[in-house]
Parts: sequence; structure tokens; C-alpha cells
Amino acid sequence: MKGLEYKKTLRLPQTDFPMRGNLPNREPEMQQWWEDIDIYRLVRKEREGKPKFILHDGPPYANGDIHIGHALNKILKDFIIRYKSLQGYDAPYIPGWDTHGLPIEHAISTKKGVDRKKTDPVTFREQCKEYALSFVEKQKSQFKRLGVRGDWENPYITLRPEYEAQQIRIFGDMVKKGYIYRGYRSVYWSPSSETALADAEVEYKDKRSPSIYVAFPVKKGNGVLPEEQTSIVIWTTTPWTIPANLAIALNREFQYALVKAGDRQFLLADELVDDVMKLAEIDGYEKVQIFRGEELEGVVCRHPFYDRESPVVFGDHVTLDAGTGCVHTAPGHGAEDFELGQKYNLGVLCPVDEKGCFTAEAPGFEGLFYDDANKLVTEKLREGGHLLKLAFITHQYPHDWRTKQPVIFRATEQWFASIDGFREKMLEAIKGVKWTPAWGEVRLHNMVADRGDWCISRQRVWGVPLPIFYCESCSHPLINDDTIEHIADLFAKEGSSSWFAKDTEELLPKGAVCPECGGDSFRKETDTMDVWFDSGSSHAAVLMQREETVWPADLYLEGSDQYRGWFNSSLSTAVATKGEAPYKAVLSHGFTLDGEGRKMSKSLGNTIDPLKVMKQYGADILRLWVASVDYQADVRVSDDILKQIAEVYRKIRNTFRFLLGNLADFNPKTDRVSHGQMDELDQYALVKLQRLVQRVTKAYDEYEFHMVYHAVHHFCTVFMSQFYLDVLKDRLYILPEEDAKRRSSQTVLYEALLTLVKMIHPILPHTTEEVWKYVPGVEAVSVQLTDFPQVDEALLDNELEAKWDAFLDLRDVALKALEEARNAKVIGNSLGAAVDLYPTTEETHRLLSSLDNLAELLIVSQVKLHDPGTEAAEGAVAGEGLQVKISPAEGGKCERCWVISPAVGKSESHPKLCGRCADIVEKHYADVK
RNA sequence: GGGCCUGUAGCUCAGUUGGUUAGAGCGCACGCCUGAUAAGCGUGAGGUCGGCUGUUCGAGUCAGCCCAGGCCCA
Repeated sequence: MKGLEYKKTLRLPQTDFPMRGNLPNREPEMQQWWEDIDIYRLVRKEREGKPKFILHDGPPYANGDIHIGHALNKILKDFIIRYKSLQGYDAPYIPGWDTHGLPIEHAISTKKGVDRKKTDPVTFREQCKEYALSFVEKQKSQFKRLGVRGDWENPYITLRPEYEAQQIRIFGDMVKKGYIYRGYRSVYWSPSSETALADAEVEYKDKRSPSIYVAFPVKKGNGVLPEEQTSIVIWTTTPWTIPANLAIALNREFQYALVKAGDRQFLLADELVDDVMKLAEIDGYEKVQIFRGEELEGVVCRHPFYDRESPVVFGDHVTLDAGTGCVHTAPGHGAEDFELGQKYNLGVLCPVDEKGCFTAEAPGFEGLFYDDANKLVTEKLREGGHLLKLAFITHQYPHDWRTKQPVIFRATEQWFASIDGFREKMLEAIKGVKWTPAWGEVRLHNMVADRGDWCISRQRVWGVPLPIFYCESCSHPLINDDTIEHIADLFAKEGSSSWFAKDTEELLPKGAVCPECGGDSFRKETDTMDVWFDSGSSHAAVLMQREETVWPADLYLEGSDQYRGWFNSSLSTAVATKGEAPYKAVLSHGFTLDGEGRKMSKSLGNTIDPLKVMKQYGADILRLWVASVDYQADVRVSDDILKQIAEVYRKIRNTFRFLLGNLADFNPKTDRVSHGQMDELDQYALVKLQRLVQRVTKAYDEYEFHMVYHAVHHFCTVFMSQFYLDVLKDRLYILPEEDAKRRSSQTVLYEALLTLVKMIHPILPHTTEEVWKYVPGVEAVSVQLTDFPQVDEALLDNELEAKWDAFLDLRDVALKALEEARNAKVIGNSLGAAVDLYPTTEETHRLLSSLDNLAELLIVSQVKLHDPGTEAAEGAVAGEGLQVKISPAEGGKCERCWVISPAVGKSESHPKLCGRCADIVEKHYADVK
């Protein structure tokens, strides 16, 4: 027999499981198979009646392709759903989409060129809906490509009638509890298009404006300022807002100077005196007195041409960058002014209508277009001697992105949810939620504690209408249980566009009358709800509606921006209506940054496109990346990082391949070896496997997926590949198929295979499913229909573990000695070596002498264990408790097992084999020639 | 400017109640093997633990300040 023939007597690994993943091609095939067998429903059925685990999906906005942040979010959710399913929970996953709101309106206007003002609402909304649904489909296929398992056939979508109806009911409930009220708020207003604008609809352009300095006469000096011939000087570039002036804002911290010029005195910020005097061309002035801002509290001025007071107030927004340090404040015409007005109870004066023309509230200017009033106001100021200077400046000013005309601020009536009404309950509810990471609680608490009321009305068409009517005769709003239920039912049947399609009479229940005046004629509200109200109602629209879910959810999992967003809006509507949080636990993830830890942006060109990654590497690589990082803080991605992940993937895949290859002839039903009969090394491997299950289970339970990743990778690399599998090769390849020692190891390999494939499945669903198809003797059609490995406490032999752990340390000493011998050209591979072991302690000797197969464990040909304390040969390598000397092994190299042995050549029938192999071939392979 | 968070080898992560020369894997360098082979094995070089100042017998671990970066506000 020749070497080639002897090779036929080996049991080398054999498997069709491919070494290379070829994921970009193979994953879609696997996903098709999942769809064919309807894996989502199979898993649900498998867990029917089991305790539920509800991870409620936060809806992404249906616009654009998915980006890496979406991928991170959905993959993390999928880890959890898959893990909980394997752990025996019934864990349905209903993906959702957020579909109303400005960005879609915007896209319809810009991309499709539809003019909202010129299109009837029903038609416009139809186009928005079509657009939104097209992106739902697009993103759905992209999410599915990530390998996310869920009820993709029945997602929740905020524009669906049944969703809108529930949202209306939530709103109605809040009305009933008295949390909804009407108030004023300052918004961007475009006179040219006669509509309110959102921030995104405003663009800044250069504009030439008048710049005036105005003296407001002091009426009450409050014992601090003189009242004769004394004025506070303000600066503004919008003279037309002077009629709406209700206050003058100062900064408490600044120094203000009283300046005497001729017979008049002016108060303004000390630092700006010289600049302003120069501009106003006032010579010969002198500072009379300096005040700290706060000293001027209580001072009141008189409006320059109305019989009205203008008190001094304080605001941090007052700066010394420009002007006088005294800010003209018109709550009706500025956001900061408005807030200050609220704070000081100044009231709101907004004497400008939707066309930008003055109303009767500004006597002397009625009907005048605001921009034309600048001149008249200035004139009036000059006449009264209040105008110190008029000039013109060019500055950046907000314009309507569509009409390109300037925009103004206008206080308008809006609907609010009164956070004060349930703030305390919210703070209480926050305490009852489990926050991961723990600082989430502080973050949301601070936010809720500080936030103002929630403005829920939007002057938009693409949204859920505010279901409110106004009496035609007294303007009193009409909203009650009957109207709410009526509209909810209507929306459930026909969708919320019916609000725009139908007349008011058709929208009202029969016989509705105004509770104030008894009138029976109404008009309907035209505003829609803030989209945060949409998604914030999902707990009611989904969890309370669907039969497969329960309320509250076990978990919400979103990016950390959602503390302000969805975590917050959901909590608000839930606490307001049910008095409790809609979630038992909240988990948040960070943001994806580039390789340098910087924000990703298209303009910087440092984005990573998940779709490209899947095309190049595959979804499992992307998923492995998600698993590898500590997502609770911000995470980094780059091409280099993905390359690294691909390497780790290779290692895990090859471990599976090796296990499969060495189990080709193993039938778990007939070939298993009982634990008591196992080789000690195999028992040790089982202990290590239990330790892995322990560690991994804990990590999954705590949502610490990077711990899973590192633990599994470490196990595959350090324990399996570098030690256990390497040592096992000899017995697996060389021993006869049915040899008990061989079967013992195979039993462990089989256990390890099953354990690993299930444990890593939530992270690598495609790869593990592929592996599953090659695992011998399993009945479940999919790995997803199996149970997560449990720790077998009976296998945890601490003494055995400690002994072998100690052996591995001694092995390191031997490995080092072998390396030195290799470098010195004493040996090539380790089988060329004869090893002399010189224990320096009794303990080491006891350990080593208890192992009868040291040569096998060290993968060398010969080992001699010396008595403790024996002096080591020259050139021995010293380590902890052991010295090791390497020399070339003596004898011939067995052609079958490659071990070097003096016995080679002794056998007559097999002169090229060692004793062991000659024996095996005689007994088991007599027929092989 | 405010609230919250992050900063340990090139990369991804560990570092127990503060306690000896700070760990792992990947990558890298060098070598072995060619019976896991577009694989596998071995050895090795890499860290002022973001910086500074404190508390302490002793700090990657505690406190303060600063720098860099992130989310959300103003």
C-alpha cells in the first residue's frame, strides 16, 4: 500500500457546506425560502399560547431609502425578536410606518410640482398617500433584505383608516379630560401665500430693510430713572411692528448708561453708547449714570404714539451684538417676543391679518400692507420726536421658499395639549419604566419637567384633521363624545380625507347644537395634527387594537433622538388617556458615525449605504457589525471596520464548516457517547460550552449583543480552533469510524454545533439557517423553530475545569519552546518534535502526570515527563512551573498519521506505518488496497 | 448657552467594591503547515487608559476643570 492509498483510510472532513458565504447571492434565496414557507407564521404557531413579548416598532418616516441608522435600529430589534422567540416567547413583530406630515407634502410640491394652494385638498392628499405608500413598499423590501423577520404582510401604517380612527379617539379622550385647549403662538407666516410656514419652508435671503432707532419716553422711573425728558432707546429693522409693541426687553446682567445730550436723556447699553450716538449724529453727550440691567426692574415707558404702556422686562436673548441692548418687544410678531410675553403676561397683540394688512387693532394703519406701513410708522415717530435715526441696511431675512417673498411672524390661534395637566403623572410613570441605558430616565425626566405645552395643530393638509367644529354664530368650538365617535367611525370607514371631501353637515352627528349659543350651523377646523401625535398614538392604534399584541409593550427600542420624539409623544398620549406609560422598558441606541467618530453627511461623503454593504458583503456582515459594537453609545462604521467584521464572519463560518465536515459520518441517534464514557478532554470542552451558554444568555438578556459577539468569536477562535479542534484532528482523522474515543469527540462537536448555531442565529439568521440544512439528524425544518440552548448544570465540573485551564497555561510554555525550536530550524511543524517536560513544582508534575496523552494534547510526536525538580537540559525554555526542552523526534514518519515514531518500519505488512496505524489498517481497512 | 452621553493598543471590545508588570480578538510583522487549503497553527511588536489638577499609602477606576465628538434643546 502506498501513501495515497493510506489516505483513503482516513476520515477527513467531508461536507458540501461552502467555505465562502457568497452572501449577496445566497441570502436573497434564503429569504425567498422563508417567504415560501411563511416562516413568520410558523414561528408564531410554534409559540402559540406562550407568554408574549411585545417589542413595539417605532415607525420610520415613509420617505427615501433606508440609511445605516435605520439598519442599526431594525437589526437590533430583530436580534431581540429572534432571541425571545428562541427562548420560548410568542414575540410578534409588527413593523410600522409614519406617513403624514410636511416632508411628504414638500416632496409632492417640489418633486411632483403640485401646488398645494391651487389643488383641492382631497386630490392633494391622494397624491401624498400614493407617494407615502410607494415608500412604504420600497423601505419594506429594504428592511426585508436585512433579514428582519416580521409581519410584513400586515404592517401598521398611520394613514390607514383604522389607525386614524384610534388617533381621533385618543384625541377625543384628551379633550374629555380637559387637556386640550386653544391658545396663541407665534409662527412663520407668509402673507404672499397666506399660510403658516414650517421652518423647512423658510429660506434666508438678503433683504434691504429700514433700520430705526426709537426713543420710548419713560413714564414711570420707579425711583431709579428720571421721568422728565428721558427715553429708553430701541433699535429695529421692522418699523411696522412698532404698533404692536408691548414691552422693552433688557438683559439683567448688562451695564446700562443714562446719557445726557442737550436737554434729553437716553438709556441704552453702556457698551453701545458711542456707536449709537455716532450713528444718530448726536455730539456732545455725556454718561450721567450707570445701572445694572436688573436695577431697572419696574421701569415703564410710554408707547411713542399710542396711549399705552411699555414696561421693561428681562430676557436672555438680549445681546450686545447690535442695536442698543434694549429690545423692542412685540409678542404678536416674534417667537422670542411671544415667549417673553407669555412669561410677563403682556398679552398678544397681532394687528395684522392673513394677507399681511393691518386691522383695526392698529389705529391709523387699518388696511395698510405691513411693508408699506414702515414709512408711515417712521413718519409718525419723527413727528413725535421719537425717531433718533433712520437708515437702511441689507441683512439676511426669512423668505417663503415658494413665492420668494419675505415672511413675517404672526401670533395665531393654535390647539395645545396641556402638559401641565399631566406632567406629574408623566414624571411618575417615567419612574416605573426600566430604562436602558439607565441615564435615559434622567434625560426624559428633565425633558418632561422643562417642556412647555404641546402645540398639536399644524396649518397643513397632509395629516389627520383636528376633529373640531366652530359655531358659525358665536365661534365657540364644538367637540364632545358624540362628535368624536361620529368622526372616528367615519374615518374608520372612509379615512380622514372624508373630512375634506364632505360638508360640515355630513361630518356632524344629527342634531348637533352649539353648547354656548344653541346655534346649529358650524364650520370645520382646517388644521391637522402634529405628526408626533400620529406616531404617539401607535400604542392605542396598534397594541390595543391588534389581537396578537398586549398593552403596554414590553419594550420600545429607538435611537436616542427619540427621547424628545416618540418616547416622549407616546408617553404623553398614554399618560393623558390611561395614566400609565405605554412601555415597560425603553432601550435606546446611539447614532452611526464614520470611522473617525464624526457625523455622517452626504456632503462630507463619509456615509455608509446599507444597501451597498449588502450588495458587497451581505446582510449577515452588516448584522454582525451591529452585534460587534456597543450600540448604547454612538457607533462607528467604515469600510475598514466592515472588512474586519468580514474576517470574523469567515472564522465563524469556517468553524461551522469544520464541525459539519467532521460530523459527516455521525448519526446522533446511534453514535452518541454518554457523558460518563467520554474522554476527559471532551468533558472539558462541554464545560467550556456551558460557560459560553451562560455568558451568552446573560448578554442577550441584558441586550448586550457585543458581549455575545465577542464571547462566541473568542470561543470559536481561542478555544475551538486554536486548541480543541486542532487537538481533535488526530483522533477524528486517524481512528476508525466507530472508535469510542472518536465518537466521544464527535458527540461534543455535535453539541457545540447545535449550541452555536442556535445561539448565533439571532445575529446571523441567513448563515445559521444555511448551516441548519446540513446538520445531521435534526427534525425542525428551520433553526428558527428550535429552542435556545439551556445550561446543563450537571456538566459544570469546577474541578475538571480548573485542572484543564491550568493545563492550557502549561501548554503555552510548550508552544513557546516549540516556536523557538522552529526558529532555530530544529523542527518544522510540531509533529517533528520530541518534548522533554521538566516540572519545577509538585503541583505541575501531578497535573501533567494525570494526563496520559500529552503528546496528543501538544500535537507533538514524543513527550517525556521528568520528575519534579529534575534539572532541565540545556536550552530549555522556562515558564511558570515548567521548563520545556525541544529536540527532533526520533524514528520514521508514519505515512498515515504523520507522527514520528521508532516503530515505523517494524510492521512487516505495513512498513511505512507506526504501530497504531498498522494495527488500525490491519483490522479495519484490510480491503483497501 | 442648557440637558444627557461618549473618549482604554491601528480597529472592535474586557477591565470585579480604587490594590502588584492594563487584558482578548482582529489587523500588522515574522515563521510553520499544505489531510479545515481563497483554510489552519505558532511567536512577536503595539497603550503617558483624551488632557490637566486634586482626593488617597495607592486611580483606567473617585472629584473638579479643560479638550474632542455625539443626540436633543435654546
